[in-house]
Amino acid sequence: MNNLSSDKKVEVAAKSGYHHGDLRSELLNAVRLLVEEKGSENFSIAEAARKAGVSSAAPYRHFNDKPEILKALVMQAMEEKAMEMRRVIEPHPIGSLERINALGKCYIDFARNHPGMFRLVFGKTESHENDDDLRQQGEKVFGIVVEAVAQVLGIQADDPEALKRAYMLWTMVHGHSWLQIDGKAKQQGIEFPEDHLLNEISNRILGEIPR
Amino acid sequence: MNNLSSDKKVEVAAKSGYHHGDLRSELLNAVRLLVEEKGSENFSIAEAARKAGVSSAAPYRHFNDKPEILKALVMQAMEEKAMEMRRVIEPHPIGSLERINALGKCYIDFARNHPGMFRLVFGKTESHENDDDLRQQGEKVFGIVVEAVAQVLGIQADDPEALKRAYMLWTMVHGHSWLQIDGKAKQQGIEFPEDHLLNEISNRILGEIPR
DNA sequence: CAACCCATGTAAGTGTCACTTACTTTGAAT
DNA sequence: ATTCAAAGTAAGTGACACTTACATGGGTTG
Repeated sequence: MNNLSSDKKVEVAAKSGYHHGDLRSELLNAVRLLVEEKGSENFSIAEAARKAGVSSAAPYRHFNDKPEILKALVMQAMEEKAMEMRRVIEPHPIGSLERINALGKCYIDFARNHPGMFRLVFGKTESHENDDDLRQQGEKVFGIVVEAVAQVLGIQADDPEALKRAYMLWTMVHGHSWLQIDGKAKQQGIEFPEDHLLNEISNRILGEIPR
Repeated sequence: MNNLSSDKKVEVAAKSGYHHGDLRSELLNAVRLLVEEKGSENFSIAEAARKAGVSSAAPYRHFNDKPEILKALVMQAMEEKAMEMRRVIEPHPIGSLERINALGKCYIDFARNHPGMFRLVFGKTESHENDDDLRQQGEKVFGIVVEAVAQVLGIQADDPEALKRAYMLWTMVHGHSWLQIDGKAKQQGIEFPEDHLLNEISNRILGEIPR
């Protein structure tokens, strides 16, 4: 929303050497790289500062502490994610399973391609659980799934059944994502074609089942 | 099973004050508590040593580094888990969905009741991915599930279909467990009765689906 | 029974980190 | 031109992982 400012310390307020000019957003870029490289638990603010060419105390002019930096990053990433999700369902007809599959693929691809950020966004982070901004941002993202599910089932998005089915789908893609990036599936010799798996799952969860 | 030795440094090999007598296992107990209390990423060896009443260098006589302590703990926990799983399916008839549900409940209960250990055992830990002892221990546990699934489907346990269905179930209970302990589900206002959810899932994954 | 030795303990040290405090610089408003 | 607050720095605190050199003492051996 605010600052997707590009690479490095370009444009606005070019620094004099002392005052940086755009440290906040450059720090976020640096942290993003480090989170990807070392994981959100193991990156250090000190190293991000070094990367940005400032002292290790400088970041504290822009963020109170580690969790606050991470929150800013998560907010950014979720915004981007919501946009991507809207984009990937758009080509498929409303109410089709393809939409569901596209959303699942989008989730899993995020995990595979950016495991560090995925862990940060969809895992636990100290002090992020009760944050209202993050809750709201999460609702925006999950709401896209619930709506697509409701359209498949031909019910209203606020029908609890839609929420339940969406949650069942979520558990599967979420579980699959973690088992993949944590290496548990591969460790157990489990490797199935992913699109097939996704398709079978959405069929079983959203289809009628003989009782 | 082995040493639920109570508080402090009791019984066997009572120390002279200098040599502890059974530091290795007391350290493991201390670490287990700390992992539960602060999470496997945030516990410190130093604090475990303090808890055991020894210097901060002492643990390094028994373990090379942090991951090695954690590995010992995981091996213990998985052994216990495999035993518990065999125990919970035992009352239910072979080939019944109750067996599957019991296994699912067992997994989720572990996550809920011991989130710290669950994260450690079923999450990612530095240098645990390619460890052969851990892989083998994991196979033992997952094998119980695959066997139960095969019995429901009336096929051989080495049939790839059994592995696939078992994996689908795994993704769901795994995903559900993480979403619960990370607070993501509650954050989104999602709270369904768990046994109902489990039952619906096992029905859908192991039942025939009209194509 | 004495001597020894090695597993197991300690103290002290290194380098890193998160975060704080007191001071400095500088662009912008007055 | 002066001033002032935002944004930077240096130096410090306390914690930690892990290392090194040294200490202790129980079990084995002569």
